[in-house]
Amino acid sequence: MTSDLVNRLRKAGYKITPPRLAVLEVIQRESEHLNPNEILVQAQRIHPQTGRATVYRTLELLTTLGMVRPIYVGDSGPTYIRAEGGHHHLVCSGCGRVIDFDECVVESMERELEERFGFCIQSHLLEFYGICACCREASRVTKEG
Amino acid sequence: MTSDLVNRLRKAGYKITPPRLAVLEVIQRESEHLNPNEILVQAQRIHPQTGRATVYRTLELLTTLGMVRPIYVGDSGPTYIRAEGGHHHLVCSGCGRVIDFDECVVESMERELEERFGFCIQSHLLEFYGICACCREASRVTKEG
DNA sequence: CTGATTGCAAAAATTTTGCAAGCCT
DNA sequence: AGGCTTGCAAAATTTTTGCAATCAG
Repeated sequence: MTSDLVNRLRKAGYKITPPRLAVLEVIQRESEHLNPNEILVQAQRIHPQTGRATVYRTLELLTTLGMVRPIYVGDSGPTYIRAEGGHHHLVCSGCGRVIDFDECVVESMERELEERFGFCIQSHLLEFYGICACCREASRVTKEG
Repeated sequence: MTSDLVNRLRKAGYKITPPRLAVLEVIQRESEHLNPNEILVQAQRIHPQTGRATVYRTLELLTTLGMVRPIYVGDSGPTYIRAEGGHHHLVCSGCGRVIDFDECVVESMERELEERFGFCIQSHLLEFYGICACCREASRVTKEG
């Protein structure tokens, strides 16, 4: 729920403003990875006056607080995802397609890393890169067809 | 070895030019994650005439070929790493420090994902985000005096 | 009230592009 | 020789900044 993130913002001593709420809601409800411009456009549907600079400032704030984080997924430019829990992607280098999957064995590593490095781990990102079936098929056709 | 990447470039039908060699060498020898500007500067030490545009063009080419890939590690802006094998980072949300670690249990997941999604997996990135001991200490001091 | 936050527009930084010249193969 | 590749500088895009006005608490 968004209210969870809102509370974290509030507890950290930041004011809850319409543009911040809008950005939070957009990031919360979109499973897709949105870039700053897309976030701006969607945030403006919620709070029309939202300015581009505010989106950047909010994203930076949320990133600092560890609530979202930027990643690349094939295409160009940064994209933001929620930082909670884990994100598991299968990214095709050929077409840029991104498949999400759930199973993840890395939780088992967290405890050990925390002890070894004195970290308090909050989330993780696991991405595999390769070529999807379609692209492999396409390149075969191209080269051998 | 760099020659490995050079061969892949050549096999893919691209010409082996001084700027491309320079960029490859920089990426190959630096364990750090370099941004385009840093890559330019270092490449120019090897081949002084190297232009900025060529660095961008080369990075795009290498990314398309799956030889490098851009990632974010806390600070702002993209950074490039070799796409081979795995990359394992422990990233502090507080200070941005990045610790590399070797152990990784995800290889065991690759086979299953390949079968399930028809992917041919070439590399992976596993990152844990959290707060390092120093930053936890610092915030405790700050808040509790 | 008061200071954090905003939106705007300008400034800065980053990335892309057009094109003639140059270099791999 | 032929065409991919380059470097340059300009153009486009993305991100940051300054500042007066506004708003949350």
